[in-house]
Amino acid sequence: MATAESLPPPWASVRDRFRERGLRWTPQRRTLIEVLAAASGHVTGAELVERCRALDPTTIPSTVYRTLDVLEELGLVRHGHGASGREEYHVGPEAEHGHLYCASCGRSWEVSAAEGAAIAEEFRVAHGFEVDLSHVTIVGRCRSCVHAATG
Amino acid sequence: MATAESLPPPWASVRDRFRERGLRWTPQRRTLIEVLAAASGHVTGAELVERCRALDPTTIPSTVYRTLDVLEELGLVRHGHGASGREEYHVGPEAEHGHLYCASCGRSWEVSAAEGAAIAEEFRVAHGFEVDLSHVTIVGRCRSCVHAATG
DNA sequence: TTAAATGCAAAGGGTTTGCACCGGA
DNA sequence: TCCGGTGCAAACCCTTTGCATTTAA
Repeated sequence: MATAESLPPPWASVRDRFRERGLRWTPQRRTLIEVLAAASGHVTGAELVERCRALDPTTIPSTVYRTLDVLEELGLVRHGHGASGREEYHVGPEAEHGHLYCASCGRSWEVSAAEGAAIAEEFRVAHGFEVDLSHVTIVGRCRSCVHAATG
Repeated sequence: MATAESLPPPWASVRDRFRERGLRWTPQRRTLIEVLAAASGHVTGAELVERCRALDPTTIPSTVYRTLDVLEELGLVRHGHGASGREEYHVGPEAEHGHLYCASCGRSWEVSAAEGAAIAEEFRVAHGFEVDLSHVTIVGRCRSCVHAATG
């Protein structure tokens, strides 16, 4: 099991960020941070609960959700809507990005800030609309699923 | 109250499409169709239930959801994820379109198929990804909310 | 010591299901 | 008549909340 020190940034410093604010570093929070550090992209709250339970079967959902709230205040995770229509958390801070979600295989990919910028620009010009890329999920079918369907 | 005949297409013919399939035309379904015919863009299931109840206070949620399932099989509505993260139905068939959702005021706008095509093309080229525009919701802030914030 | 967190249980909102009864075709 | 639909109630899933108890600092 990873020690706090072995976690990748920004997670390695989370413990200190908690303590700076007078928040406490508990085993339950440690577990969630480990899960988040290992998570890529985005996960639903329920998935996080499950993964925490894999590490610590005594995990209680409300504790996980409460810690997620705290982490969001600290700017370490953000939540938005996912392709499934369920609340989804994505880990951060990291480059702002959107998501590409394949409705066929369920996998997803990131849309980089650079790539998103081109799209955002179109909406800014056409509608005066400021896109929040981190809340954007583009649904469709990925290359391999398209191939599989046509091949 | 609108008669089936006075409904705008494609709703005017729904009754017949039901009967062709051996499905039944009931007062409850009539109510939902009226609501859908008056709805623009997209609505959540719960909203549809509410609106049906406005027309007919005896409306039962399960009946509404079951009829929505049938309508989806007929291709008359589709459901996807909304900005709120809740299931959302949009009425159809109509020009395929996506949505622009203002996180600040909650209003939303359509992204036309033409406009969406430009974006879809970018993803096709960059990722071989086929965008399903009707499932796309772009979150951000609309012109007036941006103005309000800066002014 | 003491305020922050936890565990637990219960509520909550939206959606789905099982089943007996009803009613369109 | 007969099968599709309805009403109702209960179940469901995920998430939130209240509160007494525990625990990090």
